Amino acid sequence: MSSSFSTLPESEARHHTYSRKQKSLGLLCSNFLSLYNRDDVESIGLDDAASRLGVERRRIYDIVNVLESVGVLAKMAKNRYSWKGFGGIPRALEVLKEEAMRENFLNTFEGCNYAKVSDEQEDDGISPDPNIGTRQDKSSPSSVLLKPLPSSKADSRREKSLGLLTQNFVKLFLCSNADLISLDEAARILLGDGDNLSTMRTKVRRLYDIANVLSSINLIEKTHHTESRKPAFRWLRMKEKSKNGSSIAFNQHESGKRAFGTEITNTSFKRNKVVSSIDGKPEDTKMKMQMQMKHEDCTNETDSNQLEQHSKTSSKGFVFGPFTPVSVSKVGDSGNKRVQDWESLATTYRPQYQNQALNDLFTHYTEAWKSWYVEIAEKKPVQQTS
DNA sequence: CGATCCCGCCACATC
DNA sequence: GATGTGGCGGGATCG
Repeated sequence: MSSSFSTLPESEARHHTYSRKQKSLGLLCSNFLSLYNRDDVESIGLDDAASRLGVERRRIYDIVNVLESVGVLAKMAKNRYSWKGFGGIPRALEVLKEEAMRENFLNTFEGCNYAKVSDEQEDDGISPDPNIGTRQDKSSPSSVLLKPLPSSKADSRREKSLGLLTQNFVKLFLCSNADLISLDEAARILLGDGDNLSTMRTKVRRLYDIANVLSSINLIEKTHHTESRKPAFRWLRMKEKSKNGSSIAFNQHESGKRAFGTEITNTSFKRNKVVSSIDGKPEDTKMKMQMQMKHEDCTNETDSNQLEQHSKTSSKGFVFGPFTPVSVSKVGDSGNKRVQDWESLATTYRPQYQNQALNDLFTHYTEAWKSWYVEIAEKKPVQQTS
């Protein structure tokens, strides 16, 4: 079915030097988010997501699993997830923390005997007590000490699942005082003290995956230990002071904007070769991205948090959008604070990527951000529902 | 060279 | 026994 292909042996001329960055889980997750973070989305089909994002199904599972662990999604049925939205996060975190407390999460580790924690899932909080079908009753007197109690080979799977690991990783932040944790530490803690180097490596690999998507959700951020030491991750959110029954509000991720540099579809380059869109489609649909942040975005959430809206228009805080602006560590001084002022930052700071692609991307970013900002600025001067 | 982490084989779960 | 899920780790890339 070829036509104007002639010979295509040329495989190096066009070699768009494969870039891993374009295929990262984090980016993919961002795209996933900008694709489904809408008020009218209630059901997400894995196949649909995979094809629309232009990736293999396998990758969707990765994203979906960790997103589900933090309450953004919920599995409905095979091949189908429901969109809970970011509003679901606070709740999920609460449950997670509570759960951690109950099972003496940290102590189990810091104590003396390192051990793993096995548990159920949070979900809406209604877990059938009757009993699990498993014959082995895994209810230790106080908590789980020592190994994860096999339970059954079936559970063994869940034991190492990305989802569970995600939750434990999060619990680590929720409980510990130190809000800077390196993946090695996390792996060491969530794993046994003594463990095969191999096991460690695998665990860390997984943590990288998790960290990437959590980053794109803006739950955590990558930094370095004070004074550019070892890389570590910081929890981007006040510790939930379980004072009353309410949850802390969310201060981010609102608008249902898309605004990502390129098209939604992840550029598909094979690891080694070049796959020039064999697709029969023109695929110049990239311009279709209407960064219409559209009307309300506070209407949909309908969550029980109220302080959420103000941050919307002011956008003073930090975070916005599902995208993580690559890496813009220092802004002016050594202040390792959060990114404080994206607006000015966008117009002032110029990353200077030596990579043309990234440069373009950044430009897009800036423009997208600007137009978006302007748009809402005049669209809703002060309107805050109230 | 060590840190990062994408890719996709293939085992296990479900339909 | 086909299809959905998703561990797992080799090895390519990044910094």
